[in-house]
Amino acid sequence: MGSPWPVASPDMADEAPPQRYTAALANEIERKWQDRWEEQHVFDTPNRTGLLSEDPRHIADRPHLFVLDMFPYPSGTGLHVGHPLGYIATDVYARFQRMNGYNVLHAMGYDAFGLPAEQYAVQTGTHPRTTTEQNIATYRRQLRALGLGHDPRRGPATTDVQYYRWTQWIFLQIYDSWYDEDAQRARPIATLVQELRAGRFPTPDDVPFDELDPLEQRRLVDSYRLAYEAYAPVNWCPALGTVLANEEVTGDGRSERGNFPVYRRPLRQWMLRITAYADRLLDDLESLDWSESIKLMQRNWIGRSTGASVRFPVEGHDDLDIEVFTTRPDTLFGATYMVLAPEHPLVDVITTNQWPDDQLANDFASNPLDAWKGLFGATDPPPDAVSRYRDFAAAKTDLERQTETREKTGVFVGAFAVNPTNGARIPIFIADYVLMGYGTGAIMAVPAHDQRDFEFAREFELPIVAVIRPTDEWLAEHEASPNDATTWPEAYVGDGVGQNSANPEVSLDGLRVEDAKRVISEWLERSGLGRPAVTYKLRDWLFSRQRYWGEPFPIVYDDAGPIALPESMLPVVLPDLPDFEPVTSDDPDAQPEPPLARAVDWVEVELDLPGPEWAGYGDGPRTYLRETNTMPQWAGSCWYYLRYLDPTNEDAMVDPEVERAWAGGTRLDGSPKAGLVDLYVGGVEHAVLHLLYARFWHKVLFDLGHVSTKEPFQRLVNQGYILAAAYVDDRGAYVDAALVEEHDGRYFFEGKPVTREFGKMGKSLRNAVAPDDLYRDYGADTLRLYEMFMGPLDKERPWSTADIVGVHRFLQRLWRNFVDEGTGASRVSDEPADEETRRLLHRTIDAVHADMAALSFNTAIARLFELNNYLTTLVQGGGVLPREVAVPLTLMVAPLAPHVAEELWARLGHADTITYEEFPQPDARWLVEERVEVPVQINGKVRARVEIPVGADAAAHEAAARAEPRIAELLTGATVRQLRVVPGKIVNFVVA
RNA sequence: GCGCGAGUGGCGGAAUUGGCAGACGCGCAGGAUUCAGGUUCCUGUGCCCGCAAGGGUGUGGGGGUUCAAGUCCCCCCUCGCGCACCA
Repeated sequence: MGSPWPVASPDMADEAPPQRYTAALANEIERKWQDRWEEQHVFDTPNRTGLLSEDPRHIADRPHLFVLDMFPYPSGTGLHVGHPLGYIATDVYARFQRMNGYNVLHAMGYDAFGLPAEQYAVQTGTHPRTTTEQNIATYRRQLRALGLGHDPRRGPATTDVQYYRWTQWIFLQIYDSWYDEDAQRARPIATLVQELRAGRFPTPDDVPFDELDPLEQRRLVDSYRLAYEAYAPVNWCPALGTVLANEEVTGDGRSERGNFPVYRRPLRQWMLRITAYADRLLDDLESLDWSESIKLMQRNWIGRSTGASVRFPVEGHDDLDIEVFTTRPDTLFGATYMVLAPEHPLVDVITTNQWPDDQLANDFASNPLDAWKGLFGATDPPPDAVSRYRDFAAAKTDLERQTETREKTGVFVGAFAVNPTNGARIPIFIADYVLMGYGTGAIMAVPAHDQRDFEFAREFELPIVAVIRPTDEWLAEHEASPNDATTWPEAYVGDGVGQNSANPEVSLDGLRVEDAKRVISEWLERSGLGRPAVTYKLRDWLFSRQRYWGEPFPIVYDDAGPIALPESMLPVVLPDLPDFEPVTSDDPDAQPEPPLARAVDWVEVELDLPGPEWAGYGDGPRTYLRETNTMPQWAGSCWYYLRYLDPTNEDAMVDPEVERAWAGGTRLDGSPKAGLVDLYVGGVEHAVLHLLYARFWHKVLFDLGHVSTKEPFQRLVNQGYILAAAYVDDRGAYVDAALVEEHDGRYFFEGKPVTREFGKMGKSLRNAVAPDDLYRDYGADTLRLYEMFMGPLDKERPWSTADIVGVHRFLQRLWRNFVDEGTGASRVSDEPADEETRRLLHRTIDAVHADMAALSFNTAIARLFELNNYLTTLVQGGGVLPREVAVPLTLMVAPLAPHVAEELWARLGHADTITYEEFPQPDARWLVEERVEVPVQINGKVRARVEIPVGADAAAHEAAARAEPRIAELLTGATVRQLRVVPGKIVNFVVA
């Protein structure tokens, strides 16, 4: 290619002055300091007591601060620049607080069990242990190159046998506990046996516990455990070959991981009784410094509703009631029919063989039976109609139920219940808008005051009785009569006063909703018809997976059921299985087949189990079968932060004394902490998964006395995602974003136009940017600074490689202010700084300190830019940098760009690391200004500015403003109707 | 549908309790250095009118409160997230 000009060298470093801060110099500095930090154990954090209490720096007595990242899942593709955003932020904060005198715990482990690691292993045909180890090594290398100040001794992988041994131990703690509703906490299972012996809880047929046979005793005790086996409908994902927790299934009924269809199938699975903790998980959110939106997501997921449970007698079944849950007991008089979920067990009992033609004519003015029979009962008697409707409802997938217009369907079952308030006969229906999984799976329908019931009632010609008088505005707007709900266009769900709601014993007429709820609830309880009740959306946590790459359960089986292994038999090591692949299928009716079942020699095991005397085993060596399911990915991540505290302890998950030391301290407002971790940073995607599960485990451990804190994470910050441009070609396929070129605002890939969109950085969008490329082109300090400068930590932000030069230039100028680019000589001098410089310096210190404490790193960096730009003009042209500025500037840069700060610190003559130096404090003398510039407005528009001594009074402000020529001119001939002076802030003349 | 959050220059973003909108960075324009490109440094840069002085206008749209509104109130629009027949 013949160029008219000499071709420039691609590597400008060749031509740069020898001591310029280029990528090459940055890399050299960074490698040097990373090695030194490691050799000198700079980030080894001492515990006050126990195993890691060696403390050469004498920092163990300082106040403790625990700064935590959501640890990474080491994927096969390595890091992209979106991953370390949070890690950099916590590192800056941790370094900042070390300089403020805290003993800071900051470490990084790896969440390495679970589906993605196994999927990756399947794809590459390599054993997951091998790929996991490789991936962790890659992550460690990439994170080390970022200069993160982690304690290298405290970063376990969840796949380490010495780690998952304690995951299994915690499972045993959960298994060996029951929830004492009276004490509102979990207690060891041995105390349950005492309570059973004392007769506190019912036993089968009221036989005293000690007279039950051992097997019955065992089953009774097992039914109370916090970890239990249940045969229940679960989320079965044949394409993944495993069942999934509710939290792992998306709203449209697919797997969060892989987006495969999920089916509800009854299967025998391990469950954890998280529902026992629903109230505490909800209430204790108050004590946490989390964003309202995350708290809200957890509240919604737990879904507590308070109301009443009411029993409705069924006609013709003297011994049978249908129990419903309602949040609106005040509308009970308006219940004109009932609905059961199609799967409700009572449906088979109450469905009649014939349609009740003759009876109906007496009770209902026009015979509505044809409408009630609907589509499904039109030609069939009730049992067939019910059966057909059930098939229809079961065939709907979650997706169909969601996308379909919510037309109400259902069928009358031929039977009647009685409204207990007024004795009215009310027909019983089944309909799929009532869900078996919520409440009691049955509702009382009040069509006048519930929109769903209203729609159903219209569809099936059911009576609509108004028992709340709507507001006059509502009635006027809908041109409706207060008393005749048949004229209403929709249900009235707002507040109002009761009407048509009285019987000889109780009247709600004239009462407002809140009062009516109270009065009717009292009546229900007095009459033995109901009681206050609370229900939750939260379900127990499905805890087993039919996959290989997870923690084995410390459970074996005999003929009668599961038996927990004693602690002394831990760890149960995951056997090395050459054929680890899951059995996957497209068939919804396929059965789960755990891969571990193939490890025949491992599954069948002879043990001499000690067992408690009441449990019916413990009679010498016997053959047992091991549990072949594994734990879900979330198990290891539920407690890793606890292991960081005491990672080498072989006698305990964590030494309680060590946990107490790190738990001490206060919240930002000075009140005591509820949570162990002071600052937790991670993505919002774990709002109802990891963050709920970990809180649950922590509370169990708290109840059992293993930790002193009732919550794991005191303060939570969700970092925003880094977005990046992705490009789609005309076939809709993503093209490599790195190869796209822009011309005149349009984008081209290999000469063909492509369209731009923004999305999360990742392999599938082909827009990932690798940190290694940026280390090479700019250095790690530049990357750190750029990611912190892009915007507020909790906001998503678009990646722009082009913008990086800005922060790189900052570091270059910083370096040049300290070091002569040509000779390498120092430009720092002992000359004192002038007043202006001092004022700027101390203002900067003041602002940077506050910004860093508030995690506002972007504005802290902007302040440092300003100071540095000012110094650049001071130093250039042969000037010098006063040491009294150079020292605090270096200290302020240290948390953000630690490598270059260490280098400058050393060049300032210090032998030791900058890590534990004190962060600069502003000198109040230099913060107070003598004069301040105040804007002068006329009718709210700024017309001039005047300089005024600080502390001047309003009169002085007015005088100064009037003396300003331009203001004087504008005020000439005008009438000042009003004058506002906010001293030091503003002067505003209001003129006619 | 319900709930939550957000809309500020060409771009990323600043702006205690209402008190100078646009800090800082990118980009762009001009200049210095250079044979030249790049680099580095300086100056300017919301928009409109104007040679300038200056004036007008401006924080998604509309209205309101106030001496003063990005900030408070009401209505609406757009985008993002969460939930979705939860009785």
